Amino acid sequence: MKEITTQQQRVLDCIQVYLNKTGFPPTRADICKELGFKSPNSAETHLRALEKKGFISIESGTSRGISIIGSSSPHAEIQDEYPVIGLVAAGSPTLATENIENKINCPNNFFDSQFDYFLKVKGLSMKDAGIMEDDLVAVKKTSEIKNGDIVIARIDDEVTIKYFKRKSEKVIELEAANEDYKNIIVDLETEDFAIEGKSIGLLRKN
Amino acid sequence: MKEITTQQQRVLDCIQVYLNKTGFPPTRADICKELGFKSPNSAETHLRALEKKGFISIESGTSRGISIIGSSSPHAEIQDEYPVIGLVAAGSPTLATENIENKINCPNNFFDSQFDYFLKVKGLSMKDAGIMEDDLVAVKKTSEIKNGDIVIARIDDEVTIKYFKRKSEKVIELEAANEDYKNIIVDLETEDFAIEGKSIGLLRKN
DNA sequence: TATTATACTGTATATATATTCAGTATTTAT
DNA sequence: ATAAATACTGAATATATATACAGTATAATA
Repeated sequence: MKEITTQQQRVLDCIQVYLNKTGFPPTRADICKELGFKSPNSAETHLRALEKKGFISIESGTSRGISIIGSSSPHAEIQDEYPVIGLVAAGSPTLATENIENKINCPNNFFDSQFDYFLKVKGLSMKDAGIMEDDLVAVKKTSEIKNGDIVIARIDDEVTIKYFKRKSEKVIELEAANEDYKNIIVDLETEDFAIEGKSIGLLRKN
Repeated sequence: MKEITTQQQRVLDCIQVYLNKTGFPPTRADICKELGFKSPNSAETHLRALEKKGFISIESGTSRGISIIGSSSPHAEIQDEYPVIGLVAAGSPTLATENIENKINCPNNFFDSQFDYFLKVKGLSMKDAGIMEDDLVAVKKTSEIKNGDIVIARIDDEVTIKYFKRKSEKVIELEAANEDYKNIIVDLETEDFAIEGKSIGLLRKN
């Protein structure tokens, strides 16, 4: 990709803006109108320069046959809305109300794995794992869990985020990443336990 | 949005496929060719029906003036490519080579503030701030820094990420968030010091 | 010094394209 | 039972559009 001149950049931006606004590329005349050129050939020569430099491709003999190379329009990643769900109380695990605080747009291949929602973390029980208060943990709903995974687990009505450690067939330990917090031992025979999902990524806004 | 017939759905799909493939909408003739119609009026009537039902909009008198309503193309959040820049060595600060490890697509309003690149963190000097090895810190190039901001600072050729603390007119302390790391005192009169930017967010993939 | 790239205006034109009109036929509402 | 919507063919046409040609001028390159 060679260097671009300021005027060529203006033309390129104009195409992108036009595309965003209308959904289809501009004609030579449209570009002239937008940038104040008085001859369609002004647009034409800039387009040819942009094509030569590899910024756009022009389909010959085709009206509006301009496409921006490397643009997000074709081959675009699919962008999805992911809900942000709040973990209500701090420290010791509490109920995860399924009330959606808000939504975040993000490409669906953003993390290395697909996920289902963001969990807004309360408390510092996973501090040593780099998960701080108000961090958004990308949660994938799954029951495929390995030892050492960071899981979102539910015991009765309380939801918590912890390291997963299988102690035996019927006993699971939920390990905090903070000395100040106690680990939780879960007896699968006597307690109502479920894995809500596991952490596959993290997002922090500040 | 009214119900759509199978043929109308085929036309709608055809438009979307054509858009994905070429970057611009099809003509009536293109649709005919794709779906086997022998008259451009076949495409025309289907387009009018789709317009009436609200699936597309047609710009009158405009070649290829078709846009799919509710599609991700217009009104979509602008998605940009952000480079990932590696902080080379661990622990004590080292040179931030401007070699781009890869690029990440993400909406440009993803974090609360605009930013310029992702910095891939090496070492654990900001561990207590929840910044772990290989985390991607969203960096905004700016010199507007307040005490307590997490900054990317350069001293001579070494780049580091630390808390910013102004000690006096000519002295700045760069504070690590890890007991095992020493703070750095910078004398602005004798040292070559610059703020590369500040952290406005964080992304972790695992 | 000549050449190439950039940056325009202005005119002209072949053709790409939307769009109307005239039909035919089937299915779905009223 | 009549109208309206669907689903087409086929032809005609005004115009939207790409694109070539003829100039002018400046800056960068060889």
